[in-house]
Amino acid sequence: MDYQKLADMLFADVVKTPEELEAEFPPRGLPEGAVVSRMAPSPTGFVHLGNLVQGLTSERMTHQSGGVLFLRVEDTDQKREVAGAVETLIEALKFYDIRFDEGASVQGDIGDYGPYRQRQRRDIYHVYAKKLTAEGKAYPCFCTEQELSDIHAEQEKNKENFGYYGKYAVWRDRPIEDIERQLAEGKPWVLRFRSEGSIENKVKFTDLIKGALELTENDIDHVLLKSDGIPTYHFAHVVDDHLMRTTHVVRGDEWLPSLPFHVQLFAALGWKPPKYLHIGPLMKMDGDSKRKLSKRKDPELALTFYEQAGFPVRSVYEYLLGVLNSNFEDWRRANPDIPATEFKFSYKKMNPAGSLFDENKLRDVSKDVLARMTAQEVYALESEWAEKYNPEFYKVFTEKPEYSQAALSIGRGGKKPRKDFATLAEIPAYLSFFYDETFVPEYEQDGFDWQVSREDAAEIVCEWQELCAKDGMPGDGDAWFALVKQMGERLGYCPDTKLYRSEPEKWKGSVGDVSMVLRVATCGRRQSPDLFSVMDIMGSEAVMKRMSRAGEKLGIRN
RNA sequence: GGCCCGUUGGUCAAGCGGCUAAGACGCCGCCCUUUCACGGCGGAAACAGGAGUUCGAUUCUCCUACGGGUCACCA
Repeated sequence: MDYQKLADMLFADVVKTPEELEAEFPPRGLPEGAVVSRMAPSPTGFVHLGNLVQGLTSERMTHQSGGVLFLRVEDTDQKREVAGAVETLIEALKFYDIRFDEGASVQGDIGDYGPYRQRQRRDIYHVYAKKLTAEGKAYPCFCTEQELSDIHAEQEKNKENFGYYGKYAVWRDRPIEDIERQLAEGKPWVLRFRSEGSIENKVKFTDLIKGALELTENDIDHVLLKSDGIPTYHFAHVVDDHLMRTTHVVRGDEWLPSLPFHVQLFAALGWKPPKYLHIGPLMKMDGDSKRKLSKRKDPELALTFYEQAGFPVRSVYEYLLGVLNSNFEDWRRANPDIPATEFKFSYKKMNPAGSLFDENKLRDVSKDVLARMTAQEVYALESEWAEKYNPEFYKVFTEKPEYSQAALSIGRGGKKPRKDFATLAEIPAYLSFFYDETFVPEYEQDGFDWQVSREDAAEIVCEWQELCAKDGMPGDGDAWFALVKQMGERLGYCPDTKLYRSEPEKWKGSVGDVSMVLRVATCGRRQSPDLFSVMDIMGSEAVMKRMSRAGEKLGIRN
């Protein structure tokens, strides 16, 4: 067989040579140890947690080592492509703070190793397809879909391994005349790899996460180029990651079975394969068993799910970082205030098994993240979120920014900040009493428990109104609380909780009861952050209005 | 079915031949406290099973079970 002739026949339009491409995309000349990696998603319009896990790992490894992170769009499957998906993808990744040094972007490609969209790299793949063909390492196959499924059926019947190999590889050694005839008739063809492997042999391989691996050699003549001339993932991966000088490939471990083929392809092209990190899948609990998160069934796999649920980017980021490197949690506790990027990420800490996605943990991490932010930061995030998902709240929340920020600042800062909410979606309810528009007093519901009798509650409200009307409300917390105690004592409430507990029969109640009545009257509910701060921020006029409203409900007429 | 990966408390996980087998989330109890949230202290809770190797196995080997993945002109 004259392979060179076959190559010229199949790839008449190829003009470049492998040598020229090598020169065009030379080694990057980065310092020793610098990692070059990439995210290589396919534009299906669905960005998920798996993408992010992989992206985060690549991002940390590259940027921590002074290397390069690039984005390559794997758009080789025209059938599955969704319009605008590339933009969606890029936006989502940007939203999650994955910054690329080069690659595809909304404005077009950036960088010297492009194009970064595989469909545009067709000519490059063909150079190597031609080379492989000329060397007898690849050949055209004219099997129809029907023929292939017949082969599969027969293999199933005979309990043989599936695939195009051995006697089933019917075009592997056809005379060139047969090929010419098919070509002349305009029959569609694919280019297949001529595998010299055998399932009798094992290949040893070291994965950076999984460790030492012993895999069975590949004996299948896999498709390199599809009938439309576009490469399959396998071929594109090998060519691109070589030419783009990728040093580390991070991907899901569903790729492990095709690793022997990839290694084989690198060898066939005379290239050194990159290092691989195969990440275990993210799982979820389904009844009693774990299973991989599925795009179809699990909305929580989509990144948009977390955005909508109001989890800040940093929460998802830190949660994931903790899953990938469990020592991150300890580090974070020791360093509560420095950016997560200062943490020293190591692939060595990554678990070879899959992880169960733990929403409880995410919430916990998120509470911490939110508690460490300044009121201004939370305000900004909340505005952004509410504008999109809770327009009504957005309106009142942003009407008086300083007011809302003051409300958010209660109990913030210091060693033990409050942790009142895990998501931005919980803030409207948490702050509802700060705005008349969203204030819904629980005491207006039947059977509400004021903790004291309604008469006593009325008395407290009344008294407080009079006091404040006369002297105004105290301007600092201690004075305020002293006043509450003093007033309570006059009404028969013990100013000291401990004392009250030791001899409860001597008092009507304790200062806690007095505060509770004022709290309910002001906030409409029994839980609130520090009451003085709330009143102080709301202002005495607003507080007096709340007192009147509660008073009315309690049967006071003024 | 073939091939491959995995298996430490409910969950996430340290561990890498000798430990009373960390820590975190969740749960329970106590303390702090004008409510709640926070915080502090304490508790219940694990090496899938069986053979080896070894003076000694959570750690190494094999088998079994279970879970997961993969066997496309999808990635």
